[in-house]
Formats: sequence, C-alpha cells, structure tokens
Amino acid sequence: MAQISNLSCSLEDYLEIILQLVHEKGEARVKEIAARKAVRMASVTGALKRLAKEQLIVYKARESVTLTDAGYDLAGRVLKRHQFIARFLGEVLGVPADTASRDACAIEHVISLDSLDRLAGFMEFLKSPVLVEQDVAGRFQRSYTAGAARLNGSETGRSADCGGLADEAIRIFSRNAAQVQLTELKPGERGRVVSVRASTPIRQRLVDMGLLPGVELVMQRVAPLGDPIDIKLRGFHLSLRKIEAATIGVERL
Amino acid sequence: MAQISNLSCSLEDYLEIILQLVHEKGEARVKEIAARKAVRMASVTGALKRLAKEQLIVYKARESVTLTDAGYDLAGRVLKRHQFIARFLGEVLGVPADTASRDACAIEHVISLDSLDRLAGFMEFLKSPVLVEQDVAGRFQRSYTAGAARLNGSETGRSADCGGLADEAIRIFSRNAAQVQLTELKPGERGRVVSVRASTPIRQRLVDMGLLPGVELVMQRVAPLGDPIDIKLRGFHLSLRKIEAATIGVERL
DNA sequence: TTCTTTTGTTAGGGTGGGCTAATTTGTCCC
DNA sequence: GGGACAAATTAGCCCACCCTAACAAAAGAA
Ligand SMILES: [Mn+2]
Ligand SMILES: [Mn+2]
Ligand SMILES: [Mn+2]
Ligand SMILES: [Mn+2]
Repeated sequence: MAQISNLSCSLEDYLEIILQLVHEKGEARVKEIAARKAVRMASVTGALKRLAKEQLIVYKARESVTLTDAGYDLAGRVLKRHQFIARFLGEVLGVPADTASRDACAIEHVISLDSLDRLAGFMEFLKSPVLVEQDVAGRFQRSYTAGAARLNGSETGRSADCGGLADEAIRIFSRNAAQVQLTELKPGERGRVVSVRASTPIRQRLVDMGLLPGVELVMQRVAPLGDPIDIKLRGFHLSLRKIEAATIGVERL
Repeated sequence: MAQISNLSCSLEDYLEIILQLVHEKGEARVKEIAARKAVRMASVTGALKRLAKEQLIVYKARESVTLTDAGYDLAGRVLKRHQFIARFLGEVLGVPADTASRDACAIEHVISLDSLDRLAGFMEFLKSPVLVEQDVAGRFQRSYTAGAARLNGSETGRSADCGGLADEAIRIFSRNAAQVQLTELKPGERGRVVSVRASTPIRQRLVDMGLLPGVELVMQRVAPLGDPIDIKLRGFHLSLRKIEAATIGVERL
C-alpha cells in the first residue's frame, strides 16, 4: 500500500501510464501499457481487472481503457508527484533526466506528503530574491561536475566544499558492483578472484588448491541445486561446494 | 529487486534491522526482529531462510542470527543510505524525525546512486563558506513553519517566497482523505454526500431519489458481493447497485 | 469473403511475503 | 525429572504480480 492511495506501487504506475497514454494518444491500449511498463500483455490484463474492481478505470475486454473520475484524480496526483520529484532531482541536483525520472517513479509512491510539501517549499525558497541571485542550484551543479571531472582526470585533490563525492559514495552507498560472489557467475563466464572470506581452515584448503586473489578462473558447470560448482583455473578443474564458493569474491572479466 | 542489491526491499530491511540489533544488543533474535519490522515471527523465520540461502546471514534454527561478511557489508550500506536520507529530510527540510526515518527507510531501497551522490554533494555544498553564512536550510525552515502558522491562523495571505504550501500540496499530491467512495463506508457509518459523478441519466435518477450533495446518510447493509448496497437517508431506505454507489463521494461523519 | 496477422484473454505456474494455527524446543522452577 | 511458559518453527493458507503457452477475437489483406 503506497502513501498516496490504497493501491500497490504497481497499480499506481499502471494508472499513471494510462493517464499519459490518454493524454498523448487519446486512448490506452493493452499493448501500449505493456510496452511502457515493460511487462507482458497478460500481466496488464490482470492489473486492469484489479483497477476496474476499485472503480478507477472502465475496462471491458478488448476495448481501450478509460479512467473514471476517481481514477483520473488519483492518476493525476501520482503524475504530479512524479513530475515534481523529477524536477527536484533534475533542476536542483542536476541528475540526468532519465535517471531522475526513474527515481521519481519509485519515490513517488513512498514519500510522505510532509516531505513532499517541504521539498516543494524548499524549491520555492531557492527562488526567493536573495537566493535566486546566489543561484544555489546552478553553482552546486557546476562545482559538482567540476569535481567529478577532476576525479576522472585522476587528480588526487578532493576538496570538501564541492561535489564529486563519487568514489566515496560508491564505497558507502552502492553495491560493490565490481565484486560478485563466485556463485553468481554463469557457466562460461570468466572472473578474477578478489577475496576469499572463508573461515581459516577452509580458506587454507582453497588457497592450497590455487584459489588465491588475482587468479583468473572460468565457471564451468553448476549442478542442479547449485552444488557442487565446477570451475577451471590455471588449466585444471576444481569442484567446490556452494557454501565454499559463496565466500569467494570475484571480479567479472 | 532494489537498487542497492539483488534483494527485495523487505529483505534489505531485515538485514538492516539485524545489523541494528547486533549493534544495540549484541545479538538478533527472531522475536525482536519481528517487533521492529511489525510482522509475525513466522514471517521472520521465512525471511531468515531466504537470507541464509543468499549467504548473507548465518542462521541455525533457534539460535540468534549473525551476519556474514557480505551481509554485514550490505546491511551497512543500507543503513548508511537510510541515515543519510533521513539527515537530508530532517536537517535540510525540517521533516520531523519519525517521518524522516519512515520515508528514508522506503526511499533507501529505490533511489539511484547517482541521485544519492548528488544529494550528498548538495548537502556538502550548503556548508561551503558563502552559503553557510546564508543558513539556507535554517532560513527555509523558519519561513516554512512561519507560513504554516499563518495558514493555520486562517489568514488569507500566501506568499510565494516562503513554504507553507500545505493546502496546495494536499490538493495536488495527497489522497483526498476527506472524501471516500460511498462503497467504502461500513454498515453503521454515517457520511455526507460530497459529489455524484455518475453519468447524466444515472445521476438524474440518484438525485431524484434525494441523493444530492450535502445530504447525510447512514450505511445500512452491504450484500455479500458488495451488491446491492442499502443506505438510509432522510429517514427512508434506498438500495443502490455497487457501480452506482462507487460514483458517489462522501465525507465520513 | 476467407485467410493471415495482430491484439488480447485465459489458464496455469512460480516467487515473494505476509498471515493463523498447531507443534516443537528450550528454559526455568518446583 | 516433570510441568509450565516463552520462543521459534512448521504447515498451510492467501494475495500480488510477474511469466509462458494456448486460445479467441478483431482487423487487414487478398
Ligand atoms: Mn511509479
Ligand atoms: Mn511515475
Ligand atoms: Mn527500508
Ligand atoms: Mn532503513
């Protein structure tokens, strides 16, 4: 149940998409909805039935979908939230439009009215006479990209008064994209061992078998239940139990 | 699948809770986890099994849960995101702590690293020499609450350079809490008709029966499948089809 | 009109994630 | 040791939401 309605996020998105389609093309067809939501048509049919039960759309099989008053209202609110959040991300923070929109479409369902209201107030505030002169958002974005450029140019200097926290943020916030568990490799994929986190005795055994950081390997075969796992390294084969393999961090190659 | 991991939002939250419990009490027990997540213990057991399968926790039945290295890592990242977003909402926007934390715990799973990074940069930027003097956040929050107070004092003036967008935001972003569909009333509940959105012929019939905006009514009885619905207004009974009732907006009394 | 293609629906299946009720296990006390 | 109680698990249910495969209907083309 999302903040804005009694509906799930998914259903709110369907509603939002229907509204957009009605605006853009005059009608909403199953195929189009499926395309925008990146799901199959069968999933759309199911969703439409649920929305119809809530009296938010008028749905008769094989006809194009229309919104009821209540549905139009709700869809509009979802869309407004979306657009507003995307604007904050884009105009104030300088997030690229596609990312801003994706994020907005997720956040729109879960952020409270209180936060949203204050965010709206904040954006207004940045336009107040004194601050508008300061061009807070613009200056931030310039310093942010400048900082990023400096980092990408592999300079060492990182100043605290600007953006460019990229590498710090990756370490703190993101999944460590580079490193995955050995178990995640699919047959045929190659990787380089980054870490072996097993407990000491097991670790020793693995290292003895040549499984140490830096070594390249190729995933060979995964047995039906993921156990055992067959890999090839330095030209010979090795069979590992899944629980062992999971302690091994690799970098995809 | 959340932004930060291959896990669902729910599992990320379990992980986050386990980390907090381990920090606070030295161990995480099923009962405590259930309490924090506001779910039943049976649900926790299920979640723990899924987390164990992903090698993120060590789980043996009836023993207290511990995090694996990978789990500790991921839990830490989720928590960092949570804390950071809550700080933005609280310190910059002035959202009350509990709301900020609730919102953060939802947004943490869906916001992109890019937006997060820029938000972090932005908060840093507000601390840069020139802007720190301006006290952007502080001034915003004061004007916001001042605006709200003025509105609550039922003054008419609304200035564009301050916050206090509350009523505007409610109209645009929130569900219209006051108005519900007639079908949502439970037997015994009273309501006042706010709108009748039915198509003209049906609308006419309803109005003829006395169902017009401003009229008070009491929900009497809802048949098994929600159809028909029995209401009482102006002292006599009326039976409506569900599809008709759904077009009627009422205000709960 | 009849055949083909496109569009949409139904049937059936899987996973995630919650629930209640019944049962098991561990602990503490007598 | 034998209850009593709390903590945890299992079994079994439900719903949301996605999928594929098979089928049905509508629209176009021949
Ligand atoms: Mn959305
Ligand atoms: Mn959206
Ligand atoms: Mn969360
Ligand atoms: Mn959280």
